[in-house]
Amino acid sequence: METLLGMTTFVLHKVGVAGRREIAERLAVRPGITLWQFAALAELADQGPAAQSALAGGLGLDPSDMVRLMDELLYDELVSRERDPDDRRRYRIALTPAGRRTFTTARGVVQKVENATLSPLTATERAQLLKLAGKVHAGLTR
Amino acid sequence: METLLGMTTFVLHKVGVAGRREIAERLAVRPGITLWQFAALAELADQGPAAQSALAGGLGLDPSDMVRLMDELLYDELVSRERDPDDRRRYRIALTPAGRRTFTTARGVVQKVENATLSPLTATERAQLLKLAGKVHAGLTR
DNA sequence: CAAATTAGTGGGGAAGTTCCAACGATTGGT
DNA sequence: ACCAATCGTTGGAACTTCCCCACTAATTTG
Repeated sequence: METLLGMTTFVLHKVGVAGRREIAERLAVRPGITLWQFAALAELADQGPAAQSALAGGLGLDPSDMVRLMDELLYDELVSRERDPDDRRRYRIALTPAGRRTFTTARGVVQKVENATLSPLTATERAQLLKLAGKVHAGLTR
Repeated sequence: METLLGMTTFVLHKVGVAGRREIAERLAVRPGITLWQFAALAELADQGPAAQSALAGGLGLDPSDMVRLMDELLYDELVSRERDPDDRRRYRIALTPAGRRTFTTARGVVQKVENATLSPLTATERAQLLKLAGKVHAGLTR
């Protein structure tokens, strides 16, 4: 594995996938949501109510997939959906109280898993890793 | 994205997937191989000839999938396949000269892409990132 | 020798992700 | 009033990942 382990992208991908998987499994158990549902709730918690297309754009999700994601969240009553009075093509998606609670729970679960997976690192190193990965991520969009 | 960008796993996964994707596209063009083919060639280049099961184990690939991967590499004559005299159940998979050349080319392509994706980082930071990600990766297997 | 184990094969399938093409409803520009 | 663009929606194709079962050949174990 020397060659592969010397390639940053390979290691990053492996760690990322493993972490994502672990988190997805935990989230499925505890608040009973998927990763995409969590991501959508997080965006709504950050930005407040938004249109579906805005959420899809922010998350890099196809609009058609966002529809199905919203269907799920609506069914579980984690978000509410109203027509935007200013532009009746758009929806105004907002967190319900239950959605906010679910998000808070989920965020705790994610943090817990992350603490576990990052346990080989000191607090300083964790901050470093996030900072470096963040820099690379920022460079991606261009 | 504040919440999501504050989660190391999320950023790592995003960067990893983007990098992997980019690399896969380039490898498909230039030496004309897939990521899994590259990984197998890399393992063979590192370790020398090996049995399929050993390769499958090392790469975390299902044995039955490894068969199909070997079929491809054999068809392109990048590896050779002989029965192991010591245990005739096993194959002895080895790089052909063409396989070695292809691997060298591919490794160059990967390095080039990585230099591009890691361009926001200084050399020191790149080393840091690889080291930290490596630590986390080492902790995963347990 | 008989039984259990291991290496490779072939087949297949479930689940998830990504992407696209087409459509109705609504809006903004001209 | 008309045309182009946008938002949400439906349906589905293509692809990857991961995994399981049954089977042969060869080896090791009891």
